[in-house]
Amino acid sequence: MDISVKKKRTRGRLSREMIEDAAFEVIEREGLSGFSMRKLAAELGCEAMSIYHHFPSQAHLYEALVDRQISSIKIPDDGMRWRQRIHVAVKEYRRVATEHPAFAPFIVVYRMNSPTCLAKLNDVIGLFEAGGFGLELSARLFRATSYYLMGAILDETAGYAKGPSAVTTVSDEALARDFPGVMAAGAYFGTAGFDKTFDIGLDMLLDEMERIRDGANAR
Amino acid sequence: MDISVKKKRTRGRLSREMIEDAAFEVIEREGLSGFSMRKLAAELGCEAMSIYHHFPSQAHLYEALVDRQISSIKIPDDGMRWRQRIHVAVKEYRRVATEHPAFAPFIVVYRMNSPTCLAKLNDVIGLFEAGGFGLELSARLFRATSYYLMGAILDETAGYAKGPSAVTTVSDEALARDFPGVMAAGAYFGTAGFDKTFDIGLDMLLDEMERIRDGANAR
DNA sequence: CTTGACAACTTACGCTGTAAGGTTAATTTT
DNA sequence: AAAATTAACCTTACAGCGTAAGTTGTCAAG
Repeated sequence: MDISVKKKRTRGRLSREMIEDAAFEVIEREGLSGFSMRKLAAELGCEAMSIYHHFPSQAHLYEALVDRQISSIKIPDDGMRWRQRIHVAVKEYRRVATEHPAFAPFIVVYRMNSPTCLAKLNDVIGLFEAGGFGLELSARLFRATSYYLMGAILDETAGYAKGPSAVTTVSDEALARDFPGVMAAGAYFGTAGFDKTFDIGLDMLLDEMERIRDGANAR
Repeated sequence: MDISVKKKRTRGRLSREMIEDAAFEVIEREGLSGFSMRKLAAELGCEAMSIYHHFPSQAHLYEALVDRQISSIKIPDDGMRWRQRIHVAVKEYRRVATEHPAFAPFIVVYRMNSPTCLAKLNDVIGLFEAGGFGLELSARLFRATSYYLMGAILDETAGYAKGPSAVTTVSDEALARDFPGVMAAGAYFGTAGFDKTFDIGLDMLLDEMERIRDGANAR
């Protein structure tokens, strides 16, 4: 007649990997801001504080999630032409970062500093330097390309395609009447056009980088 | 001998404008995640719930802050060449968005839908269409340029220049030893280099857009 | 002087991350 | 086999969060 069901305590049920897997699931289901240690515990069938035995804090857990995603990025080796290598690396980063869409915005704003991430960063920076721009210019071109990449990931995972986050909303009729330019262009802002738009912008940057390099070499 | 100091109640002390001003101050002081209605109230010398008479929710307040920033953006009229107009508009957006650095990341991820913001958006989209790319391409070029702009704003206000957000940190010695590429390139990632890097990337995009347009016209 | 409305305040609720300490199961030592 | 130790998980509790609901004080109009 005991109402409360006694929890069977068993050791070794949890592991860092299990917790990380469950975290991605909860984040996708509840959204990044809807995620909490208690919801994660519920998903795992344990108590919130049990997680703290495996991760010292939520921040440590998040870092592990970032590390896991970033470390799965494959930077192309020198078996292809330079432009191709950059192209593949950028697309690969985008693919991995958007694998768990709800978590992507976190990756974008996260200032990584773990050895895992720094190693990857080091490889990518090396890739840009291999373009032969010299230290400073290749560093700046890397940043500029990152700007584009991060902005794209952010828009594709947390942008207008998900509907407005605003409290004040404008109806579709009002939109068509008062802001026809937005209405017309909006047709190309949906999920279906993400790849095409991204490739146009990326090719623009790649074209320019090649032009810069050729110009420097010709001199 | 009364320990508690009685609060003098006065009407009309608060206004939307006052609250918004104080909000920007608290956000800059405490950071976006450190901001709260209670801290805002403390700054204003009132109670948290008093704010709710002027803004129905925190989300409404945030929206007002976004509106205020976005509406202060000046889109250049047709008194200058097309490239120049885009250039000025992009730099102006960046200037306004980074005016309150701690709030900038919120603007970047915010999916605006208020008339104020839509009007501005409509103008900018019109600017891209004036480039003569046709509806679809100008829409995609606008998005690609936005990606770059948003990524830049995000990095400049919430990026590595503010130190790592990671829990795990790598010392400077370890960085120089294990990740020399990061170390070397990092010299150009500081605040001092923001403008130069941003201009390089922006000019690349503008150059390409002009090239695309000239190519289309020549055909 | 009374009345009514408005602006500010008080209290309370369910949520959050997590510090501190308790409990129990598995392992190791005797 | 029994005892001691250690590791894994749970319970409780706290401060802070946004905000719903209800209360109180103040000022302007009648």
